Amino acid sequence: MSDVAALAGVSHQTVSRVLNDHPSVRPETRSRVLEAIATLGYRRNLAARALVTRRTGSIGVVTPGSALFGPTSTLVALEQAARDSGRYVSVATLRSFGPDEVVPAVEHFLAQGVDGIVVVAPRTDTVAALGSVQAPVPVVVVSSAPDLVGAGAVAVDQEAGARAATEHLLASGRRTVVHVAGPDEWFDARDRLRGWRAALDAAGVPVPPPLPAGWSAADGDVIGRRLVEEGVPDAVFAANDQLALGLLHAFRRAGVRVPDDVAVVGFDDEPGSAFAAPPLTTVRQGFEELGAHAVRVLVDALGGAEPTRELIAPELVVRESAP
Amino acid sequence: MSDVAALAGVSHQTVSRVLNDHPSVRPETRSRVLEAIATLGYRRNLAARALVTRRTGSIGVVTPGSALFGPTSTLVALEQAARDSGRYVSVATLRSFGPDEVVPAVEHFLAQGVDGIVVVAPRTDTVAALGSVQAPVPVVVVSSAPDLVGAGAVAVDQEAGARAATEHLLASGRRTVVHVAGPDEWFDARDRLRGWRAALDAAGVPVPPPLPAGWSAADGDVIGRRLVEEGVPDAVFAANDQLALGLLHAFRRAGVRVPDDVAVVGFDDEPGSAFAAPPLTTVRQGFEELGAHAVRVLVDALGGAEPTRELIAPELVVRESAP
DNA sequence: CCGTCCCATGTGAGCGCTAACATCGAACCG
DNA sequence: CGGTTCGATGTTAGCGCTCACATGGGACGG
Repeated sequence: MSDVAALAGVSHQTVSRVLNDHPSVRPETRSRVLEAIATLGYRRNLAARALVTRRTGSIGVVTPGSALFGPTSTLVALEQAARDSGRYVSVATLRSFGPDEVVPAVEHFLAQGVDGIVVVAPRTDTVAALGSVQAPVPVVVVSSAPDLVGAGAVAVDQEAGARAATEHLLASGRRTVVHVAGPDEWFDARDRLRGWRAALDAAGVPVPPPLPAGWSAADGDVIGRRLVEEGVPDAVFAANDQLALGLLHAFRRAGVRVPDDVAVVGFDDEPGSAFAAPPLTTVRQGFEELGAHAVRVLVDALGGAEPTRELIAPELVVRESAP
Repeated sequence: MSDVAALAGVSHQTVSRVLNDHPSVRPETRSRVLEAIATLGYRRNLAARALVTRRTGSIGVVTPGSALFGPTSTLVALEQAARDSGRYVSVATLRSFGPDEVVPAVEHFLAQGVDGIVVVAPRTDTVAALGSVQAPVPVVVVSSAPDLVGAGAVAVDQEAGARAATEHLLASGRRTVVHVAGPDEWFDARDRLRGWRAALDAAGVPVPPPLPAGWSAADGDVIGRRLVEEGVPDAVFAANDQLALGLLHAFRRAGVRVPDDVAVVGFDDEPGSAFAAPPLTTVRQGFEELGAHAVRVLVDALGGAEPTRELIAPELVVRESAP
């Protein structure tokens, strides 16, 4: 920086002012400094800047380390929203979900001096781990955890989505709806299950036992085969599109017609779902909106606002698998 | 840090030594310092550390800002590989691919003092943009760009994958193979096209004109309808799984049987592809390996080694759509 | 015409850390 | 038993930047 100052014939402080868009620099001086910067290929040292300003202009994101559609979509959306607010993103992905991975990741971000932290915590244990960290910066959790203390929270309203899906199936004349549930440690899975149950209850329909599964199409296939053996129900609401794809596969194999014999609804609206056989009725989550909200809550908290909780409404997308 | 030193009754330098695992600290002193750190909840300031060491222990990743399967899988793999090497990752996603987005992103990372940069550059224009930045740290490009100067490069051998797919179709008795090509600005699309052509040439089979498309299932559907109208070929090799799903959809609609009337092969092996109708023969790319290689090349370059180029072999996964 | 204000710029200090060197005492060796 | 070595610790300086304050000169008002 002093090199730039010398070349431009000003003090280092004036260079700093140019870099930070301080108003009281003569235009002529400013352009002289900018020229010197370009000539020397100077790049400011953000570490030194962070040291004195105590702000890095970056936010830390902790997210599950799988290539699952939901988390990765959220990550991309978060990054874009953060950059729209002039911030960069540091990422830590998790192989496990407990404190042993979450805590060090958060600690690192705090040591790094991030302005705030977003934790994509789809599982209960991740949120539990979060309780043991004392963070001097705002923390926003992307998750519908019911018991977050002092942290902001943003989530898609999984329960509403599941309710809409179930109601749609009932409204189209199906007598009952079987639910293929995601892993119980995932909030999303629990909430979808709850929404499904609520819709059945509200309609006065008996609630069949939910069928527990993972998130994969292979799991859906296994459940589908079992259903074929034990008797295919009127309608199935799968906790995500992958499970639904597995179900469709098993039904197709067995000659069970969708939607004639059984209607199938998924959750996520993955890219390929519109072209499944048959095209899948599903629930679309607004990941972009989710990321934008999370960053906005974080930035507001940075500005002194109380961290809030926000719920985003998902959207039912009706296709042939459940018209 | 001085608070910790005072509480432990040592100098700040001893605290620093404990933090950096310096050998010559008495175990008793070390534990006293660690206790003081725990008591005070002290976290070291990495900005200050970076200022003097001139290393941040982080690497910058520039990657396309879409939720496409390939780039996001690569991103996750990169992050995990980086963390296995003790580094954290900063991310910048790109909405466009030209210099106007790439250059500022790289400049930011350099200002931030990253130890190295990985650019996931699936498109030609991104690599071109890279030429205009002078980086004082190692840069690794994840891309099969033919003309990278001074940068390391890591890629999956798209051409070999495409060749394997095409050869498989020919070996199963198909007379020719039509290619639904990805966008021409993408290296992957070009390389897959080249591999397809090479396989046909090698077999002495006439090369039908490739059918240009995007990457989406909707595009595949459109092309599929056109093929149905104009005459369905023996076999189709689609540039990715989404396109293949669209093709399957169009064929199914038209009563064209897969694989009896036409065999279909995709590329990527996305999670749902094994449960498509029919299950999709495709080419699996090793994204984890890709990420691990990229980080290894970067770390080697950090250690003074010449940046190298590495090519990863993909794997043909045979399923029912092209047995 | 002088005091006041404000705009443009400069000066000095210090953010929290590590590298380099200084110091001190104990162990070791001939 | 003195010199040497080395392990354990302390002292000092400075990384590159911004903040707070100082300075100086023109515009403006009475």
